[in-house]
Amino acid sequence: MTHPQETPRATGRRRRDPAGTRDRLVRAALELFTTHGYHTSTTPQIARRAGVAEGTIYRHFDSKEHLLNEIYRAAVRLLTAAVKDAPTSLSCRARLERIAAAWRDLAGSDPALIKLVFLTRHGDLLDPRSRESFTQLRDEISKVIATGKSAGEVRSGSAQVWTDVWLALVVLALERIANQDWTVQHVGPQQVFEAAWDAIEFGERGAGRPGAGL
Amino acid sequence: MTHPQETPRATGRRRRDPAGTRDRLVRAALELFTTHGYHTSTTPQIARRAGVAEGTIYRHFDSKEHLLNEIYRAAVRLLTAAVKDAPTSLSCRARLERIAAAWRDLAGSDPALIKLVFLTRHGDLLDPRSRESFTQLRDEISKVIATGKSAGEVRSGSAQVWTDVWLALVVLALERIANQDWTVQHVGPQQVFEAAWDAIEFGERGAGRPGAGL
Amino acid sequence: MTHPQETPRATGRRRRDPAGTRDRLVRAALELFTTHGYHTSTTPQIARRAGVAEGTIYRHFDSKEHLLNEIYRAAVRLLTAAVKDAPTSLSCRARLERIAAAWRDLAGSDPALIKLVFLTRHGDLLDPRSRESFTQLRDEISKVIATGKSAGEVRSGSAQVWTDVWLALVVLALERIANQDWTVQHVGPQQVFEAAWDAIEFGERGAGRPGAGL
Amino acid sequence: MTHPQETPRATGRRRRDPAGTRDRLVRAALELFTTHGYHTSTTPQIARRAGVAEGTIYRHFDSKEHLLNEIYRAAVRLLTAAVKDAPTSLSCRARLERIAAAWRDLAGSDPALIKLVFLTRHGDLLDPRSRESFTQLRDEISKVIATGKSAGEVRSGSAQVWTDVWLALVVLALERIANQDWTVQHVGPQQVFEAAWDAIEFGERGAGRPGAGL
DNA sequence: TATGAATGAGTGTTCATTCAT
DNA sequence: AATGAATGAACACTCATTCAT
Repeated sequence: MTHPQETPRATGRRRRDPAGTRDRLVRAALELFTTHGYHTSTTPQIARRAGVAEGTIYRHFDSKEHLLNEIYRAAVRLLTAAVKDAPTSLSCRARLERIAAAWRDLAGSDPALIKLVFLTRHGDLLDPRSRESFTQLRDEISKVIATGKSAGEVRSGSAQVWTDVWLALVVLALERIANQDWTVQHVGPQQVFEAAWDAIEFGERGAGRPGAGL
Repeated sequence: MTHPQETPRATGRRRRDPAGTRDRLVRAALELFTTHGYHTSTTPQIARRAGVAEGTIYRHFDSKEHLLNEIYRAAVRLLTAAVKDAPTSLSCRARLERIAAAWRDLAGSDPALIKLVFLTRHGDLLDPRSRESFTQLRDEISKVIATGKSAGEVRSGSAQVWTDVWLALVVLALERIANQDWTVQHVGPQQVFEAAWDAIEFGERGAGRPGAGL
Repeated sequence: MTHPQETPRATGRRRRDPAGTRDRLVRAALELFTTHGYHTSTTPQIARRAGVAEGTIYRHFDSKEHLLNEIYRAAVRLLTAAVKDAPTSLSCRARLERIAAAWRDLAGSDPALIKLVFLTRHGDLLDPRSRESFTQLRDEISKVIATGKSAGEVRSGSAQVWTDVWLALVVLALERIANQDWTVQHVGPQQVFEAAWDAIEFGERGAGRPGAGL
Repeated sequence: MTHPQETPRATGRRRRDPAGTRDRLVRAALELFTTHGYHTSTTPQIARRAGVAEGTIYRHFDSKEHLLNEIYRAAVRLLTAAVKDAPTSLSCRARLERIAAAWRDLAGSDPALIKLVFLTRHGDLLDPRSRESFTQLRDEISKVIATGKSAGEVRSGSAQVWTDVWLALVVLALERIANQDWTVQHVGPQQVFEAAWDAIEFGERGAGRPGAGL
């Protein structure tokens, strides 16, 4: 969850907490924010769950909002890594499948992370850097889909839109896994991932078909 | 937005405010909750926007949470009405198109309403009645989709799942309209609605196709 | 202490506190700030002394700092009024005596007020308006002294400087009265006020006298 | 600024900081206290400015308050030394001139020191020893003035009072120098020092003159 | 001697809610 | 029905101080 180059305590000096106070805070906040929401999670709660004093939060983060942004970016970073890991040699569809599968596994192993990025509305809480990091994540998917469009695999229309369409359905499945309604091995994710592809796939049923008007 | 049987002033007698104090509060809360969120909208703000004193809120609602639940249910009621208005004589697909179109128009004319129901996470704020009202809304769609499944129009698999899949994409379009990214006449909603149908439609590409594994 | 045109509750509507909650807060703050200092006087203390709840402070003042500035300006206003009340027909010396006497009486009847303006260092706590109000007070004295200088009553040199010199000694006496070391009728104030005049009076001993060098 | 008998490291052995950690802390605190005030200067700030860790403060001082008292007494000691340096053989007036001149130079070379003793209100922060040390300083001046009174140079009335009167004006000039409004060579200090003497000098205009009543 | 992470009591401030008018 | 001053518990955050290293 945390990247080494971001933790200031890489000095090896620690007083009595080999597990890392900062990491404990990050975990506590992540879990509370994603289960009870940002505003209902209080700093006393976060501290208690992390097993530290309230003031300790502010030794590691400037503010509660800063804490949110830090964990948000760390989460986005992890999700983005999964996108970049999908080999560019594969077809668009295969790459999306890889990405979905990686995220699915993440939703199983670290549900809070998925919730934080995809299922929580953060309003004005995210700073520009955090917004930018999410935009980059979306852009990575967009690039995959854009190549799919050039290859005739994906429908005509804005690649951005098909990105959001694909994401909306993948996230639907991830949410169910994160909520433990579905397991990773369940058919559900599989079916929904396929539906996600079908929603953006080029075919005789694609956009512009006659008779599709409302 | 408000149903007569819910307002305590059903007496028909109005003292000095023909617009209805309660309605003004409902409007104010609806707009604030959907733009700034529940927790960041304060009762002073709501009262000021409604043009009444702070205490007046509690003459019409037991609490801020109760106010949220009231407007939430009123919103769900409106959306549900649109579902029921789609004639059962039509095909599944046609009925879904009607529903989507009705909601699309609503998103154009009353964006806050759409946001409240579909785009705001309410956490533990909604009471059982409110949750139930949303469940009913979803069930209405489910029924439509279940008939589509019997008719071979919709893929095999849980009708509930295809309901959520269809909803996820329709909501995606509604959000863009509510945010004024798209107008009601835009191609966007059209394309996405079609994708929503393709995502649940039965076809040779449907679930269970070989080679779809991850 | 408070001017009618500044209190927003001139409506005559009051719930249960005919004495005026705002005035009680002003009094409490004035006394605490001048006895224990601004930083050591806490909002719980102020509220308790005023006999109200802590939150009530913020119904009347934007912040603790705002509260300080309000009472500061009110105090300066009172002191300035005393300056303006001294008839311009009198000699410089007589006017200064009138002013000193008025302030002396004020120090006896409302010591906190004198302390707030003359004896407390407010650092960066005062806003521009408050600083300006004090500057005006000093300028009023300066004008009196400037006329004295034109009339040959006061030494040559900056009228501003003689203002501060005169003020420094008058304040010395006021402080002793405010601290109840001296009463209003005591010789002390009298002697010091005379010394204050002698310090700025033009005479054969005035500035530039030979042998005065260090 | 620091006296050897007060520093705990009187061993003569210095580990790695020839400048003296304690002295650095004293300097940092002196400057911060006199520019931003005691309460607004935090221990992190003091430590940072001294270039040491926060905990190091407590290796040299029991508490922040103790630190204040230490530097306060050191400052008073320096000012007192200047008083004692004025030869008793001189006239009262000449001795006061010497003292004022010595302080004036100090205000130019070490303004913070002057501010700490004469311009900062310390409320209940000073311990009995510190108060005593200031009392001694004042008593030294009082003694000078008392001899002046016996010699008929100074007005009748309490020597204590004339001490405070003289001090008030001298401090007025010192403040301007410390704030760099005036330089040491400026006429201002000169004029004000003379006024200070005139305020306490015996003369035909002295206390008890007829017509001086308010 | 020096460090700096950790502490926790305390701060100023907010806000949903009450109630005398 | 409507008001708005008053409430007080809760909030995010600060900071002088401690102590294992």
